[in-house]
Amino acid sequence: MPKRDREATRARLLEAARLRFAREGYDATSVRDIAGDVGVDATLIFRYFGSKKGLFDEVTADIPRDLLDGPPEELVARMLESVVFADWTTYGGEHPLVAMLRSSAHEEARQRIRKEVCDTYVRALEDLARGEDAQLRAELLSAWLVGIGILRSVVATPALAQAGAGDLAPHVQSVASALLGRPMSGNSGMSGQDLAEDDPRSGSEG
Amino acid sequence: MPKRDREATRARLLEAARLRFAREGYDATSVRDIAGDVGVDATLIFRYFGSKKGLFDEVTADIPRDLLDGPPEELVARMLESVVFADWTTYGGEHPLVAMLRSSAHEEARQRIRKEVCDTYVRALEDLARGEDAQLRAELLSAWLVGIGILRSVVATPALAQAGAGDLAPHVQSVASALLGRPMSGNSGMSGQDLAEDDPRSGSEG
Amino acid sequence: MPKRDREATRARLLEAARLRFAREGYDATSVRDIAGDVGVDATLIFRYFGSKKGLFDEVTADIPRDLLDGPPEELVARMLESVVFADWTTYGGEHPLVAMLRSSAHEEARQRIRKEVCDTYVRALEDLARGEDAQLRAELLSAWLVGIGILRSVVATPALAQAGAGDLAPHVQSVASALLGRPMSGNSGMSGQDLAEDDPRSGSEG
Amino acid sequence: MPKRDREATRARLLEAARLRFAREGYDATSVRDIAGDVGVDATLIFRYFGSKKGLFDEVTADIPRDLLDGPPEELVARMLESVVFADWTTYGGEHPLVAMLRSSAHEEARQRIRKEVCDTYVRALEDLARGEDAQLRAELLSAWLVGIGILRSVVATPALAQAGAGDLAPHVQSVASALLGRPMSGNSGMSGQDLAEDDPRSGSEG
DNA sequence: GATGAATGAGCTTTCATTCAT
DNA sequence: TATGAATGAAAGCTCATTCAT
Repeated sequence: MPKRDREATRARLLEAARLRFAREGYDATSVRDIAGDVGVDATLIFRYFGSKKGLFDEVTADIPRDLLDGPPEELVARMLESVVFADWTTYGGEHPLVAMLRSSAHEEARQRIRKEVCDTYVRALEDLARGEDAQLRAELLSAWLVGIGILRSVVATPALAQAGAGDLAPHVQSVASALLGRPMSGNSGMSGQDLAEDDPRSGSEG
Repeated sequence: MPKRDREATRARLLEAARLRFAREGYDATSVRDIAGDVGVDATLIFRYFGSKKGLFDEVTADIPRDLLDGPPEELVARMLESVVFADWTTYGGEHPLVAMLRSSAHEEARQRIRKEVCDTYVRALEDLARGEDAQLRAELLSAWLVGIGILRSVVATPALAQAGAGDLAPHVQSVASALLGRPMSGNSGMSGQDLAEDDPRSGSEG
Repeated sequence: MPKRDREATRARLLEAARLRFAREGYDATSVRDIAGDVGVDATLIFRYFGSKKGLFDEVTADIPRDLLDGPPEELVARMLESVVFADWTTYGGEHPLVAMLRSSAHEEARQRIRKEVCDTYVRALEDLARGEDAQLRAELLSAWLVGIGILRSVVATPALAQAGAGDLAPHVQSVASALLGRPMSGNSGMSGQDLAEDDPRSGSEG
Repeated sequence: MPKRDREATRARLLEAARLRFAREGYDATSVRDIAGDVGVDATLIFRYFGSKKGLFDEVTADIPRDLLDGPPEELVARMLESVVFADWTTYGGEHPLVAMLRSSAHEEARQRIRKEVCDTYVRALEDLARGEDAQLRAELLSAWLVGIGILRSVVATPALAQAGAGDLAPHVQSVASALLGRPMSGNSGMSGQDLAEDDPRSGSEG
């Protein structure tokens, strides 16, 4: 079992690194921690990824982005769900974007975040916006989603931390409609629990 | 400025620490870096602040907050200005709240941020909001301001990074009015540079 | 009150140093500890004693030695009392000789100990011993007294730690008589508490 | 002796630590000193022993004790030999017990010493002693042996430092017999150098 | 290729001590 | 003279990383 083991170990290292980097940030995470989580020697990290930074790069390169699948008028609803309700257990319970801010002292991480925000959020919203300063308004809406994610999980302000989809969706829809200049609707198929009011943070903590 | 001046040295250490912690985060900043910036021996940090954490605590304890001074209907405008236009040179060019997110791997820093956001932003906005879920809407608006600060300075999305007060104010006012359920006006005396369009990040790099 | 204050501070520093050096040894004692005990700035130690070692030297130079006062046949009894029953509170509850062993990594301390043992114990006993190898037997008896002090206070073996004067005196007398080749008697005036059986270590802790 | 040999390096670190701790005491010994003696990086000490204290614990845990092997009536003779004549080169030329007193500022070291003295010396002698206060007399005899070791190697009083086995044995035998209440004989096979008169401290200095 | 022993730079912190005022 | 600000060396320890086997 030589070949498959290598790939399996590599994958487990990535997984452990994803969690550690998300939860504790780049600096506070040591390669020994990651290797220890997997139960292998830290040297493997250098063999497989070259360096700690190489591992970080690989970890932050594969953020899942499937927001564009679905009806455009539900895009904002999908984004909101992604930011606050999706199951980011593998990222320590926070949206990868939010988690990555913890490592934003490093220019590399900043560039990742920038690329992610621009490519995934701003551009998609910009396509929907009408009028003069479409990009600015798309960015303002993106900023809101990011801010909601941060206040919800990092800062954990009381109302947002406990809010369910049904509490947030109306506000988000109306503001999004106003900013984009076109009506935005709720996500009718929101993981089958449209107006769920259970604790959205369940399962995010170890 | 005499050489052997305890208070002066203390103040310079605080200043240097503020900048380093903001720019690079807690972990990536060493006490030698800070002392080196000031040109004194690192030992003084322990004499004056007890420990690195003690210094961090002191640095993050004195975030200026004078948002409540002024007419209530201009509160949001003042907040916006504070987040994106105020001169945060001493914090590396970013709003302290945004900079502190860089150290949010540490629970202590998180608590500082939470306290700051809740005490300074949410509570003030909550007093203005009308209707049922006032706190939630206050938090949503706070989230937006924080998100704007982040996208502008950390992520540096193109449109926001270059936007001037005149570009942002209308959008912010209308959304804020909608969220709070009452009309919010712009800050008529915005530091005398109402429609400034210069690069808001200027002066942040040493 | 300039002159007297200086002398008073000097004396208090000596006293604090005596206690610290005895209890914790030279290395584990810092000049700041000593100065802190007295409540003055550590700089005074260097002004008054030149260096930490200078202070140590002065502290270890003035061990009280009044063993020679009294009848010769009670010399051993006086020595035993000095080693195990005398009130060495100012030395942390141990005989200075025993306490100083804690600093015996330093050649200087060793020389102090050597001088003290030879001058105060061996020489006095040697004058009493009869026969060929008088010095050796005097040293052997000195060794015993030192050993008793160590086992009693440092090692704290159960029986010795709780033994009173009445328990030890007979054994010491008979062995001393045998080793010295002449009868040695008990100390009739032993601080007026000849056969005391109270805890001899009382009052040694702060 | 291969270069990359964990066990060998570990053993050499232990050996160097034993010597340093014995000669200079715990506080005056730095982990860099020890590693330097061996010629390896100080990091290995933490890899192999966890901490400086962990190393100290391991060093002081394995004091050799084979005093009980042999005829009971020669026990005291074996103890004397152990304390003053045995080759303690690996402990800097002093009996481990005596050397450890140098670190007796630390409670841990004290407990080691206490355990060693009680388990190895007092208990064995107590089994031989007859009469009422057997333990006290056993401790008194132990104290003597310890005292002899100290005066001989630490204090280095002239007669004891130069004494050979033949000089000490008679005195020790007679006192031991008196204290224990039974005849104790000399060790007839004392490492084949019964009446050696060479300097017993030879070979102790590096 | 894989294992793990070894490295050296750097960390926070405490030390004895000096020097300016 | 006396106060205390300032210093530099060194402590124990952790880090990412390399190199020998």
